[in-house]
Amino acid sequence: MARPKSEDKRKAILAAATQVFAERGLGAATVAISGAAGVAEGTLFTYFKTKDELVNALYREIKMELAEAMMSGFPRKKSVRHRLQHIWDCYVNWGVENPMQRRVLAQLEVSDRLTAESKAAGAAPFAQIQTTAQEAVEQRIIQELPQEFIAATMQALAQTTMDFMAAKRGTAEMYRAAGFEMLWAGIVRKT
Amino acid sequence: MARPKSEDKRKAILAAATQVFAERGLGAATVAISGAAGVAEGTLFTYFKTKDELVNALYREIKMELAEAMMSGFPRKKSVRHRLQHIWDCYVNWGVENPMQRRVLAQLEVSDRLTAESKAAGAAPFAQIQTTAQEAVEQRIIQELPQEFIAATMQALAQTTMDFMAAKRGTAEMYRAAGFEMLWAGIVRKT
Amino acid sequence: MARPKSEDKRKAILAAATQVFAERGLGAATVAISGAAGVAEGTLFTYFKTKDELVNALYREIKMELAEAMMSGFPRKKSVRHRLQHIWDCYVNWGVENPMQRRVLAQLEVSDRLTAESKAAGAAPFAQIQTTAQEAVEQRIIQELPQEFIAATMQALAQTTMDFMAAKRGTAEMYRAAGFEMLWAGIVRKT
Amino acid sequence: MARPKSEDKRKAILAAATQVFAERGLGAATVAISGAAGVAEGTLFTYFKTKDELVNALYREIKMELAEAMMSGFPRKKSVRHRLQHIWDCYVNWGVENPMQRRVLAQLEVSDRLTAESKAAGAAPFAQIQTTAQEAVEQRIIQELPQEFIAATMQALAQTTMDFMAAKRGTAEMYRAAGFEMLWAGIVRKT
DNA sequence: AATGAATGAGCTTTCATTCAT
DNA sequence: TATGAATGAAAGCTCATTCAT
Repeated sequence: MARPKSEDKRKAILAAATQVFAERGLGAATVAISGAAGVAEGTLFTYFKTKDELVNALYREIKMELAEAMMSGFPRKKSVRHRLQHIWDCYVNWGVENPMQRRVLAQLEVSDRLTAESKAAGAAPFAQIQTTAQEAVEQRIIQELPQEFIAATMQALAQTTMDFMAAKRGTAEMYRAAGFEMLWAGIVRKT
Repeated sequence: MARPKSEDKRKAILAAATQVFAERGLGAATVAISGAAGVAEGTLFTYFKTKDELVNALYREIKMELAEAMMSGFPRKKSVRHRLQHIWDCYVNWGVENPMQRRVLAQLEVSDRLTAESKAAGAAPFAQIQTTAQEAVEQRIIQELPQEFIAATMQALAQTTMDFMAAKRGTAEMYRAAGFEMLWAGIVRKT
Repeated sequence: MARPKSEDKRKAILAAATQVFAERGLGAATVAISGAAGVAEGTLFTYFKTKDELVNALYREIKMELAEAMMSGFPRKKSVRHRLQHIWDCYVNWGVENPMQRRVLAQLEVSDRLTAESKAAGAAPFAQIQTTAQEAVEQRIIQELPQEFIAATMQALAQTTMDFMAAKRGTAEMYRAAGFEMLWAGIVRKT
Repeated sequence: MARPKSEDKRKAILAAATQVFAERGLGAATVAISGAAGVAEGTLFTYFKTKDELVNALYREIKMELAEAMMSGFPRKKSVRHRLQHIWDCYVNWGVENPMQRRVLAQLEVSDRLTAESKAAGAAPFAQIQTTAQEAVEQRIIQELPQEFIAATMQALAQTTMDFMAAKRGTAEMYRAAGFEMLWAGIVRKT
């Protein structure tokens, strides 16, 4: 093989896309991305055949990173509340620490560029949350609501929490805790 | 003035924009909007100087409609819980009944096209919610959290609820109720 | 109507296309054509939605012109030989007088950009030649060969004749006559 | 030289070019050709410095093959008519048996990519036809027309004949004979 | 005010060619 | 020599906006 496709370059393009999309939206020009990545205009297209392919790859990439952040160090043996709190904290911290990724993810999720495959692939790694919720229901700890609804609820509250943590750095900790308390109160079975 | 600008045409353009943006995203061409509105390409620009202006006007328009839907018939005299439930039900019903507007709003909110003024103007009509929350805090009914945080939380939970109501028409009622219970449990003062 | 699409501009674009394609082949850039026509890049596309559409329109245009040149003053009442000679002379003169059109036509005919409709439309106006040939066969003047074959033969000989007339201006007349004699000798019934 | 350029590869590239150009026109990408030839993108350029060089080489190649096909077994001693018929049959058969080459040749001949040298080189091997014609003139068998004109005429008629032979396989023989009769009648001296 | 043709910057993508391996 | 990734100059086409009518 002449020069093998460089994993570094692929990463650089995805990183540049994250930055550029965060700044200018998904409508940003590919040339801005290749420029930010330090490669030629055409090179972007040797790594991603079309802009849509790049966009979908980026989505999966970010989702994977997020999943990793959420699942590492998962306290499998601890109580349901502990486990949920772990997920919550990791998620929320990731969002605050990766504001560009978070912004891009939000845009991707309401855009019409994601394929069904990408959406499925992006959702897959979050199975463990559902497992946790499932167990909690079985142990009659949380209310009998569809797991997906609980997961979606958590998502929504977490996003809101991140917004406030990012906006008010000084009291970030407070919001993280308050958000979780709201979630827990909302889903736990009342006596 | 020979012919005054027609309010009808303005409305038609905004309605067309809603539809077209819902179908194709904010990147849709202005000519698609003028076409759908039944006016000429150039006419769009006599009502809105630029596409950005149209976008911002649409945002305010949708927000106003939503506010109206939420505030009409507001039971000023009833209990905090009742008042909040009224807001919740109206909001959620509006979203389910106006899926295009909801979709466009979601895109607008993560786009980079909204001016600070638009955002402020869009938020203004929701003052009453904050008033309700404010009172509730003073009456020591709900927790001492920043009002905006509670409002944002409600927003987030309502969005999630709408998603599920729209997706599972048969059990829409259940989700509306469950969503509200979660919200209330989350914010009400314990003990 | 604001400004109606100008027939002049359409003509200018087709004329420019003829010139540019003659000089640089069908691969020439659309910007070269719009430039030569004195209109903006985008204007070309308001008159022809795609380059292929332009190419097909140009083909029909040239074929129409050619047909007109060949059919005007057709001596319907005269002998078969006279009528054929009229066709021959007109065709060959047109080719010599319109070298760019001729060159472009040659390229168009071997390109893969022409639609079946264009080919049919381009062939239609030449029906009279076939009628002439048909009659001649019925009168037992020319050999019993498929008319299309005779038409194609005439085409081929005429093209060759044009090449020589164009290359050797001084003896153009001689070639025109000699070419026709070859054609006539080739198709007339012997004995 | 470590590895000498392989004649096989050169041949493979030319064969692939013939096929690809026949299918997609001369505008086809070089990568399609290298792909079809089973070599790397860059390799094509070690055998042909530029695409134009490849195109010109292909032209000469096809012309050479054609000349070979026409000249092999040339009945030098037989009558002028016999010799001409030999040339005719060989030419026409070659065209029918090598449709891709014929199609590419037609495109090459109206393209603007051939250098003057290539055109000259392509014409050279056909000297024998001219010699035959020359002799025929001297023997007062055919008319006193410039040899090149006769050659060009034959070319043109042969092309037309090939078209019909290819299109109507069942009566190919008839067309081959009829075409030759037309040619002969056209050029032979009358009484 | 209304129209839609005109504009040209900007977009994504292709492609001949180069060059590191 | 062979490879195929890298390059960047086009290419065709779109589109927000302007402007003659």
